[in-house]
Amino acid sequence: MSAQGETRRAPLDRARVLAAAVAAADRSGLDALSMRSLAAELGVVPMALYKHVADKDDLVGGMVDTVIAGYDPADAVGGPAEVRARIRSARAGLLAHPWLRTAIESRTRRTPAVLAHMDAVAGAFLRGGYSADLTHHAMHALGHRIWGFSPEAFEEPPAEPPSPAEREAMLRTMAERFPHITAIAMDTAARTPSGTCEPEGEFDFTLDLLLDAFERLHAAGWTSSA
Amino acid sequence: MSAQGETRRAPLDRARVLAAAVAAADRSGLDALSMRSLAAELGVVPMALYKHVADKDDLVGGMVDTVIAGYDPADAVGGPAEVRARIRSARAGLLAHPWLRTAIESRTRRTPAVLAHMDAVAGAFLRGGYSADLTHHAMHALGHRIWGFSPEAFEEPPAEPPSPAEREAMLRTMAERFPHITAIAMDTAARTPSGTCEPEGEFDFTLDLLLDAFERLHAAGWTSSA
DNA sequence: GAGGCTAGGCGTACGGTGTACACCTGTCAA
DNA sequence: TTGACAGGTGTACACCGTACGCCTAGCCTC
Repeated sequence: MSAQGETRRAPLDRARVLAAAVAAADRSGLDALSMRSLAAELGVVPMALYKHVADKDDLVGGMVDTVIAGYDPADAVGGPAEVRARIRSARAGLLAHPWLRTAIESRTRRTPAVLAHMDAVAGAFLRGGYSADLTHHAMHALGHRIWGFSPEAFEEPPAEPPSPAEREAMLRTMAERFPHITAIAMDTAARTPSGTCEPEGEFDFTLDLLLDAFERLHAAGWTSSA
Repeated sequence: MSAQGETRRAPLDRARVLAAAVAAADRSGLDALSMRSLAAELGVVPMALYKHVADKDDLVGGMVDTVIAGYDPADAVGGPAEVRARIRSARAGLLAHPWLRTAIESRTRRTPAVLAHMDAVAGAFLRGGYSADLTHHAMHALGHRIWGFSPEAFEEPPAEPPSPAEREAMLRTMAERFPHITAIAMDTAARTPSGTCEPEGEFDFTLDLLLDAFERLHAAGWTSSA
């Protein structure tokens, strides 16, 4: 009564575990992802996961790896255009998986897909004729942006709007104690349609700014020894 | 027998708690900092901390705030020079407190010192004659670099060196599967004195690159609507 | 002085976490 | 037939953040 009784669950493997973890994190965030909850979701006891994953760190590393491995393979045209394409692909991944930023930030091991993405971006610069020296510096300058990051520290979660009176008071003290950022915020509020920051616009702006700067250095025959 | 017997510990206050937490994190890292360990260090029961701190998140937020509040007050000369000075001060803080990067990345509330630092950097741009529009974009482009960050995801911890044979094998497979980053690594190894990346050099390079780019936009009368 | 308020510290307890370790069971190769 | 072994189980441990109630010393007011 083994093969026919209750339909026997196909045995787990690493890929299934990682896929389930990604799905769970997509639904409820990385904090809510525990070995126990993941195991429950897979209809398995927590310790069973450890047959497929060394520990939780390995699990998260694997999740990051699988997502990154799914990035679009861009045409190897070389130069800024290819870099842009690859980075935009990374950014799409980041937007699709809100937990990915935190997960990447905590990574310390370079898994194959991570190395592959870095290699692809570096390759784009090199194929575009950039020197190894300049490419190296460009990669550092792009920094986390090669993973599609935009800076999100100190982003306040959406709060329920305060009463008009409170809002007025807060605005006044802000203007008094932090006049410059208040001025900037007022400026954007007045000038842009949405009235707030537009992350995608800012991301593209910065990416273009950097790629332009690289192009200029490349054209000038820049070397780091200068 | 109250005032004279055993020397009565001065009552805790928020500042003392935060200072002790910063010291503990400096010594043993943020992961090792638990309410229990911190309480023990202060000679107090864990729950006593909650009279001075709302919860652990508030504790970490307070730690970040106190460190940032200690940044050098730069001369308000305005322009890129002041921006550079303020960012270098932030970077010094980051180098002095290894846990600070992680702590900042996880913050979601803008405490006063955080707002003050952001305001100071924005003020430097504005005093330098930059428009609110450009300043806003520049702040976004600097991103986490205004906190002195350099990108550190996927930085491998120092491992004990592998045997020459292993090293040889690893290097070959790296060169085969990830030729571009391998080429870059070899190039740096050959060209630089240390043979590895120099974080401070890279940080300064990028900062200068960005500040230069901003100056160019400023000189050209850039606006975001263009 | 007497009474009460309150800030600060204590003790206990709960539900959660990651994971070490020993065990069982089905499958397949020798 | 027998053994190894991959995969799943169950129990247990140490640790975490923190809710809740209590106790005590100092101070303010009457």
